[in-house]
Amino acid sequence: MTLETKLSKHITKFLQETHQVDADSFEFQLTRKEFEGDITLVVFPLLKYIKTNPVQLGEQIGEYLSKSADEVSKFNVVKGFLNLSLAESYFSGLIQTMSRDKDFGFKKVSPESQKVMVEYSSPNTNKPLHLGHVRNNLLGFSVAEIQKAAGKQVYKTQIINDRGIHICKSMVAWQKFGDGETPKTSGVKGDHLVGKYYVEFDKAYKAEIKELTQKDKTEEEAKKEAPIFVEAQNMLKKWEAGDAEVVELWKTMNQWVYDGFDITYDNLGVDFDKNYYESETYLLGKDHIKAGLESGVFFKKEDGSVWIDLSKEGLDEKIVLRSDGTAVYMTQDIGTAIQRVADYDIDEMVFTVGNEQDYHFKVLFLILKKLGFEWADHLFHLSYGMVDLPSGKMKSREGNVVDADDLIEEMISTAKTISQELGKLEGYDEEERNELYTMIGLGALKYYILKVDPKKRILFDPEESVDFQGNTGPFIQYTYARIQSILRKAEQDSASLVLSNYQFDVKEKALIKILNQFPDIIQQAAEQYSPALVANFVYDLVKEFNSFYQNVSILGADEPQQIEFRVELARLVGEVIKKSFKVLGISVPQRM
RNA sequence: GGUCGCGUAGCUCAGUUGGAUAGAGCAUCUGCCUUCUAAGCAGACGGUCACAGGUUCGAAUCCUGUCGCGAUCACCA
Repeated sequence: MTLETKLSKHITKFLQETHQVDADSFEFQLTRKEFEGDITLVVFPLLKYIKTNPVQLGEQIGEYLSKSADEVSKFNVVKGFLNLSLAESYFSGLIQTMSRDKDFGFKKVSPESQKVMVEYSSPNTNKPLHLGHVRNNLLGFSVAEIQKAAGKQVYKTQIINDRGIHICKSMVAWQKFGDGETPKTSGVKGDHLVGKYYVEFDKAYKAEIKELTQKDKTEEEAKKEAPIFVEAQNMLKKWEAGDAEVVELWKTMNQWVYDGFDITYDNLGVDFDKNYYESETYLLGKDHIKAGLESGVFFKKEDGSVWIDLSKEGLDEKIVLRSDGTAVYMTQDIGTAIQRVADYDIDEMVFTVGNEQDYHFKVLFLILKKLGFEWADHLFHLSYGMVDLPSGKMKSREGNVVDADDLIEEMISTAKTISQELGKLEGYDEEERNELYTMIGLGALKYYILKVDPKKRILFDPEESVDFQGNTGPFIQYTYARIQSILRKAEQDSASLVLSNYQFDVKEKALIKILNQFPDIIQQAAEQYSPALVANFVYDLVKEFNSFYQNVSILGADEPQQIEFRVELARLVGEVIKKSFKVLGISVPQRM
């Protein structure tokens, strides 16, 4: 039973006995730093039952609790706030419970656990990943890890957009201008090489448009009639017809891209349990449209196109099948969702996709619901804000992007520079050092992105590099390293902490209270799909620990019991940092 | 224009069922390395919580309107 429910029971009893009032839910909050106490009961809401002075009522409840509740040692009332101080025994109880529980904060996953699929990344195969994908990847991966920590079975997936006009553009440009260039012959990473031809295509296309409009064509005509564009369209038709030569080239160039993506994913530390490919799923969904047409969910227009009318839901009409019977984006998304539930028997699905697709997912979920799928109530669009540059939106075609690989490399090299300036790594060999630079550089990047509420947009200024001080990944990693240093020196057996009549320091209590919140934070972060909650929590913990560390001696404490307790407290803080960072996808170092 | 989201310190962000004097980091300025790692600690400076109403014991938080920024409203994905 939690402290709050225990206290609530006492208060309920008190109110019944003295005021003949039935109430069982009360408002508690952590006592603010400027007041004495640990937990605070807000008295105001009780005034609707009992017409009295809030201070008086607070005093009465305080008196009662300090007599009848073992956990309460003393109290004070400020305005309508009853501040309760908790007994030393309560704190030693907490720390011992946390100490013993190896999985503190995390729930066990069992075969009976709910199954959730998390989709993220889902790139196109015509260009390398950029900063926008990085946010998507970090968010999706972290949300998946958080769901695991909250006790769910998780499947990570992505749907790779490997077909369509965009990849044909790269293919056409490569045929025309590539001169047989491959990742091997050029030494260029596969995804970057294919991206290069996507840009080449755009250049040639624009030149052709310009030429045509200078003759007698309108802008619109020129866009449709430009020879290179027509070529790309023809290639798409050939691909759909299964033309052997086109399919061969398509496979080859896609493979270059996958090889490149694998490296980026590996550097980012993200992974997938299952990949879906649009070339295999783009025809899915049509059967369900047919079924929905028969059951009256959809209707057919005169030209043969199929629609759904969502005007009752405050939306408009949406097409689900073209007049020529081919699928649109929505069609295949309907089909893919149904397919996934069939493949994995999942209870819940999370789609990590930018907020520009809010409307699409609203419609998708509504359609699935109308088609009668119960699980449609457990679909969540993890909608996140765009990453903008000071110059505006990133556009791959125009090369106005922060490339993922470049960014990662820069972060690592900055970490290297700072580490070398500080020069604390004597005894580390080259390989250990490089590993550490990578850990710190990526820690800075990941924390920087994940600490922000997913739905907010991020303005990223490449000129102002990501910080390594203050509320940052490296600051938290540094604190972890400090703790490990203490543990190495203490060489203490963590299993057997005994505390008899220990008088806790204010800072010690503060730390125990924060640590105690960890399980709740994980649950909340899971419910809200928000890594930012974990990031902000671990920052608060680390700030509090550093203050403790700098103001109180751990290994130099007066009494053996004090040393033993403080070392254990530090160890626990370290564990919670490590676990928090684990769900954020960030590693922690032994030294730095 | 309709719909959705956002607007908190110079900058980047917290502020979770409405609760005490709105909190951090960066930047600027002061102190602190003979003691467990100074990527740190202690402190100063900095706010009409976009604006205007409303709801109530109490509003950054809920409601309405206005302004600003963004996204979206295709037989594109």
